[in-house]
Amino acid sequence: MQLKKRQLAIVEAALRLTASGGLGNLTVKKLAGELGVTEPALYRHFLNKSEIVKAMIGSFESVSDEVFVRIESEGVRGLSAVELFVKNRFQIVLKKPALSKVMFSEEQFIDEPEYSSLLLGMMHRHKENLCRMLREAQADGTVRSDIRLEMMFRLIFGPVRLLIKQWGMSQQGFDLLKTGDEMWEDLRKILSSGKERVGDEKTDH
Amino acid sequence: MQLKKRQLAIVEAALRLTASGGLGNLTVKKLAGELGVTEPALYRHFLNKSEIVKAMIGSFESVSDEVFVRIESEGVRGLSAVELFVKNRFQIVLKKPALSKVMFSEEQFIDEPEYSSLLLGMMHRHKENLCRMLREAQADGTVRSDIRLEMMFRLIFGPVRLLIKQWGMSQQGFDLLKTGDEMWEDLRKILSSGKERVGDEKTDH
Amino acid sequence: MQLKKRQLAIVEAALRLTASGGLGNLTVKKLAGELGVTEPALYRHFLNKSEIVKAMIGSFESVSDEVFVRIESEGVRGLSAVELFVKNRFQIVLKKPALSKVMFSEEQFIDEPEYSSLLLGMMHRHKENLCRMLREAQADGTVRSDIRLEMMFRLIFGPVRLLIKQWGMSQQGFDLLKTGDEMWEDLRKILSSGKERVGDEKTDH
Amino acid sequence: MQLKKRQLAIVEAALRLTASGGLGNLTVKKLAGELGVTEPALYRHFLNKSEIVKAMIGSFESVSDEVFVRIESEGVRGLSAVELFVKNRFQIVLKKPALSKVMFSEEQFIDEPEYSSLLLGMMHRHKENLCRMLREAQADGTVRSDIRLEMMFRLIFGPVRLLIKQWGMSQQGFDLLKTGDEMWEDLRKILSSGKERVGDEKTDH
DNA sequence: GATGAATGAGAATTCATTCAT
DNA sequence: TATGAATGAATTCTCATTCAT
Repeated sequence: MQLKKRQLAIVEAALRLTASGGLGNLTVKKLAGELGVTEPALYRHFLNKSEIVKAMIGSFESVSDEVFVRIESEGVRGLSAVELFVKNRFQIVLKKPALSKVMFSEEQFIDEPEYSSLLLGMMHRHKENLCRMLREAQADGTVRSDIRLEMMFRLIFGPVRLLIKQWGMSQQGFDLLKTGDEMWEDLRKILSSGKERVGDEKTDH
Repeated sequence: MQLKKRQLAIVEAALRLTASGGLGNLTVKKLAGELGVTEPALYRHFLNKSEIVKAMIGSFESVSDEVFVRIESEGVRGLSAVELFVKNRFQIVLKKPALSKVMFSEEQFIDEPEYSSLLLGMMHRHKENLCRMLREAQADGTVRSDIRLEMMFRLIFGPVRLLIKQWGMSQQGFDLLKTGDEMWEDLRKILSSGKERVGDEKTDH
Repeated sequence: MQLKKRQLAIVEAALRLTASGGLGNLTVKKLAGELGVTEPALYRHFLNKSEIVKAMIGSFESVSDEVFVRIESEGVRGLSAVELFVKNRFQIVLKKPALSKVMFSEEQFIDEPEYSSLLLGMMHRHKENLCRMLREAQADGTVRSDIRLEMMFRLIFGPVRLLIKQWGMSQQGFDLLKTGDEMWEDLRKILSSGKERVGDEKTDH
Repeated sequence: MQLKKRQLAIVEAALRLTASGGLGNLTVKKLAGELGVTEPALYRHFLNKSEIVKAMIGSFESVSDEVFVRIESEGVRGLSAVELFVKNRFQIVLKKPALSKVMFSEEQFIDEPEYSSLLLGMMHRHKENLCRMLREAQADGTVRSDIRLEMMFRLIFGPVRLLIKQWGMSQQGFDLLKTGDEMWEDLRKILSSGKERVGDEKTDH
């Protein structure tokens, strides 16, 4: 169900509030204030606060999915697809900091069963997508084969998440895109198959 | 400031509540109920709720520090020290799940400036310790030198955190210790210096 | 003031809502929902909610009056008229359960002065009509004369109301028409003048 | 569970509010105002508003039961027991008008499933008690045997209820005790067994 | 070391109603 | 004849905290 114009404005305001102060800062009153209306007005557009939060999560999902669509349509495969996905993470965070701050703190939602299933589903889909790409990369020999796919997913996504969190906690204190690129280079080093890597090292000397 | 007996009991109850339902589940009323006393009773032992939360954080810090003390006293160094630290993380999580669930969700605290500085300091100390160990490991040649220390910290700690989070979100659905050991093996593979690794690969064939 | 078609539909929806959940279930929002329109639409047809409630009461009155018109036009008198009235009560309840459930719970309205006078007037007219019939019945000897009219009204109408209430509270758990007929037989027994009754008893032996 | 002193005061205030304006007049705010405290204070004594309402119902039940205890302990039986019960109804109403006004309007509660079962249970117990007494009265010949017990219950209790309701709706406009006594005399007339009644009628002529 | 009673602030939500279109 | 957007007032309830005992 597509969000209407007014609903979109509400979700955006909700994201702003949540980004600056966590879910605890997202109250109907503040949300109404942010939009310059009274509280009951919101209930014309959403059944209740939960629906607003769910819409926030949904909005993150659709932004996230864009990159998969692009990867699909452009026919990118293997390690290049992983690279696209990883770098896209950082771009999303930069383009929609509110959205990102909210979504990379699943813990806030995880205790509310109403939200957690939504989130778990989304995370699972991401993992499936990434694992598929990694399988291709192992098959074509660009990625080492001595690490299981699921673990490899953690080796990639764990650092990505940590970097984003550090960026958020440092009050955007460094260039996320640049450090993200560096991280990708290092990820490629540690994940690439042996032959490639030996070659890489040679040029280092 | 050492916690007295009664304070300890309160902090433990607080950890239990926070573990099952997030910080939002930690209310003075529930805390009192958990302990079988009335709310005002708690104010005999802590100035206010904030102090209780801070004591929670502090209790995590002291548990965390134990491993550093051990590493120091036993004279462990380099990659072995990192290994001890990483595996200790998983052991802590298993031994004190409440504590862990709470502490590996910094986001919950990060929006309250009162808590976030405490946490940031703690995280910074951990990073410093780890980086020191990694520097030693690079120096003695057990760990590759083509990755900067800070990034290497992320490459190690990111996956560790993600694994712990997955374990929590999966309702303890897998053997954390076993998967943790596997993760460490893979971490060693990707971090070890070239020569070693080439050797590893030979044995694989 | 005759209700127009749209007004009638609104009153009927209002009756349905009130029947299933009491006056507390009658909100403008639900009423609009029941009719598939938005709330402001209702204000095209009624000045405010009060007018809708009053129309509900009025609609009960007109249904109630039908039996008096019939009694009048058919020239029925005395105990037979009372019988017609009483049995008509049960028929109304069956035919328009919503209407009945609402109207036999005057308490719901009685605390709102705006409605209570309407209701009191209606109840008073019913009592007057019934007392007139009973007077005729006492005059022609079919009904005992040792009980004052007003009290006799209570002795008849009290049980009738209680039966209807029991039927409603039992979720329509019994055959109201049949039990109503039985009640009328018993009412006739206790109200009939002595001679008749002695005769009745003889046949019992 | 016996009510504590403070709880009793709250229930009494709640009864006052409900008596003057129906359940709709019973809001936590008004209740707090009536007691001269703030709203949250009430939640120290009752879990929620529902519990207060239930306590109201319970308080009516205990007052109601007193008469049964008395009847039992004094060994009253048959029609005399019924008389005691009926007249006690009127006395209760006079002594605790708030309580009565509330309780003789079950409709207000009947739509809330939470309350209705409580009420239905109570009404059922009253009916059982009355029917037992009436059975004794039929057995000893003081009450006519040509009417089934359940119907006889309605013939007695229906008028009693209606009288109480009329008294309430008339703003206590008549002497309930006196009219109640008259009603009982008439009830006795219509319910007494034939022989008695023939005698009564003789004196009428 | 604890309780009973209370509070001010604020939470989410529902209500009947209005107004411009 | 209706809608979309909004509102003021009210609702029940929870929060951390205080204070006298």
